[in-house]
Amino acid sequence: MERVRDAERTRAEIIDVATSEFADQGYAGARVDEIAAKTRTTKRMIYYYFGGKEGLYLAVLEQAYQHIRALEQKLDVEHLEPVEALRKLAELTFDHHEQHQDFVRLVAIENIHYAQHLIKSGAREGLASTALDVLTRIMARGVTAGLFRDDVDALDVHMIISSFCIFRGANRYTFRAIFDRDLLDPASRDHQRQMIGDLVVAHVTSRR
Amino acid sequence: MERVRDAERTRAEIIDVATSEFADQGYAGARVDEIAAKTRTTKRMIYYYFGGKEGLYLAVLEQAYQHIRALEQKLDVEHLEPVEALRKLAELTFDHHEQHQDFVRLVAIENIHYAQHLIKSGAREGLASTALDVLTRIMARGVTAGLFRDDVDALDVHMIISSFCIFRGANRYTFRAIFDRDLLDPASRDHQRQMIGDLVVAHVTSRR
DNA sequence: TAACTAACTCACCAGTCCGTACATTAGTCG
DNA sequence: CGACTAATGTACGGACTGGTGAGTTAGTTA
Repeated sequence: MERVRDAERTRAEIIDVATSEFADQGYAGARVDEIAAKTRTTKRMIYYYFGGKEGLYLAVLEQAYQHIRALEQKLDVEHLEPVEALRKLAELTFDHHEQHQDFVRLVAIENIHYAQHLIKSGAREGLASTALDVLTRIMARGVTAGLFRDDVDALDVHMIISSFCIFRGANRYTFRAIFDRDLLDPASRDHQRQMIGDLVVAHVTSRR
Repeated sequence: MERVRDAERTRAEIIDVATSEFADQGYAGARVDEIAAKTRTTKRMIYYYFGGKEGLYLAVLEQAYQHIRALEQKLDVEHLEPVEALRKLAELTFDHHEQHQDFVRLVAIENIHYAQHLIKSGAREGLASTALDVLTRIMARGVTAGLFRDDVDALDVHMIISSFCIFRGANRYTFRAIFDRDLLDPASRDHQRQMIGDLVVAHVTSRR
């Protein structure tokens, strides 16, 4: 049955369009009128459902973070040995960030705004543990097996992976402008994917 | 002699104020009126000297890039052995980015805008060679001395260093919101500085 | 089917913001 | 000094932009 009026669908469509617009133009650069024009509904509905521009942006941010949290939660690497598990985790982040440029850009935008919306929204709750749990367990197993150094902080390893995977998307354009190399070029994808794995494995297994 | 009218000083003051404002608020978020109010001159002067908001932003960007290029050019590591030279280079980038958060934020903002201004401006000319020359020479020496792998791309190494050093500043706020750790906390500074050095050295010296 | 509410449309406003026309003054040079 | 030009200040316009008031229609329920 073709519902003419469908609150859920309307809401979802607004958020989807807004995600592209905010990711594309930034918070201040995005236009409420433009977002409305790209939906099948009107600007008034944005104010009806989200209260205003900021409320809409918050909803966009929450959905984006909720998505990555869901992905992380279903990663299962307990059956792999530590080195392979660590590599797998790095590659999951690599693949996710590559496929979700909207997310990468929203994170960059949110940082420009000092993460003030993320702090307000409560979207960040539970993110820390979800992201770090798997990593912490892998590293504990690696240390116990005598494969990994015992003085490496899991959060440091997370930062190494994140910085590399975020950078490819977030700094793609200035990098290309300066070095004439597209960091997201499919031709160098496998090479880079291998590299981030090598990098973290080398880091946690290195001898001092 | 106290010149009441001083074109150079006025110009420079406008650029300095604009640098903070653009870095702080982003391109769309920054306000021409606000920039003018924070200088000792008026908005009219911005249009007199820079033509408009975009021209001013371009000037800001060019000055920021010019600054880092100057720094890179005077780095001298030829007298150090390869491993130490590489570490030194990583630490130079680390220190520069840490001390120039305006630059790091401008790069992030420029990427949000697909580097369209950087491409237009010609500020990027010469940047590639300046940044890569030193690194390429270090790596060649390392390979010749049998210390480094011979299949590592200098640009890949540059990317590893950049991503790490940029991330600390550019993603500081979301990282803190989620993990409750300030990446620029002076207490963890030396540890992280050591880490990026270890990371690249391990990468170029690792055995396959 | 009549009453009710959620979902939606339309027209409009008030404030913001980039940009400019025009007037004026400081410094320079013959 | 007097004419000229670079530098600067004032006041304002007009388009844009986030937000809203008031009314309308679809679907639901008693």
